[in-house]
Amino acid sequence: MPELPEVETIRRGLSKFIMKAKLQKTEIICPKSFIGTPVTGQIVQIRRFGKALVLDLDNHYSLLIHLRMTGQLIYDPKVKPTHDGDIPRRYAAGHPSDNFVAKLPNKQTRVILRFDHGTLYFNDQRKFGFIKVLPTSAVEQDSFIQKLAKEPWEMTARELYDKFQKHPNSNIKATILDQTIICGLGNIYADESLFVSGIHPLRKAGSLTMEETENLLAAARHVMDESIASGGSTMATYVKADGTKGDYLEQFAQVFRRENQPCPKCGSNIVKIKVAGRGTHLCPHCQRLSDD
DNA sequence: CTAGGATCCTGTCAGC
DNA sequence: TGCTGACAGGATCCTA
Repeated sequence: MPELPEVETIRRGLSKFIMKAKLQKTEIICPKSFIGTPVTGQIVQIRRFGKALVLDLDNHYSLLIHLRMTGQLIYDPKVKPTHDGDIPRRYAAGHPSDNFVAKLPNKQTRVILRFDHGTLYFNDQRKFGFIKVLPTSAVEQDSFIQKLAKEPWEMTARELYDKFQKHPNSNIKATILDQTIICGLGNIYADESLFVSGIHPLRKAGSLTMEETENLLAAARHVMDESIASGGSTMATYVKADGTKGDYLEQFAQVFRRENQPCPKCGSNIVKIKVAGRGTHLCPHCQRLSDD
């Protein structure tokens, strides 16, 4: 479930907690969730590629982490702060659930990473996510990383337009969810970007004008900038690095999970349909399929 | 090659 | 109360 803004929020927060920490032991509870051979070493860098997180160790190996739909990372420091202050007891991020405050490990814990000063739990209800060990030099050659397109801020409208022309009959929502076309959008930000730019999710990608493409790209940058600035989305969902909750969905989302509520632009009822196999929210008045 | 649907898993919730 | 099907901030595999 984490999309780019959530993973970026996780990256920033986790950096504060485990930068320079020494990974000493890996406990694999669910073999499917851990690919490769466990390693030990000190964390020297935390990077993000689209929705994937990479922990670089000082031994020239890296942990590539993808949370997919329901992954969570929860860090428990060994030494709890004795006085209040800003430091939380526990840092939790990813798919929202009671695991953030529950006793760990629990039924959904798939991997436990033991550090010198704390423990990082990888929980994942649906087991779609994974942690993969690979040489740091091979990270960018990884099949998933290597195929990723540019992020919205690095891409020009012309580049995006040209990509749309290569998938002329695909609907625009499926197209912008494709990480090899534009990187970082997931179901929330796809719906929000299409709403902000006034484009119906079922429009054919090849039918968008250059101006519409410019608007869509600007909208994608805008909604994700806004979300990163507010610490990611929530809805009992994402918890920021410092333990406080992000509030994108409550404060900024205009259509996502707002079916049967009035459109903020025109007051029409927001509807929910299915596009590209995903629940899709739109305003049928502001996002037209045709000109009538 | 593209486009769309099935699939990987577990859990929850609406509707009988 | 049980059962059943739909659905879920993702990505890949299979089919036509």
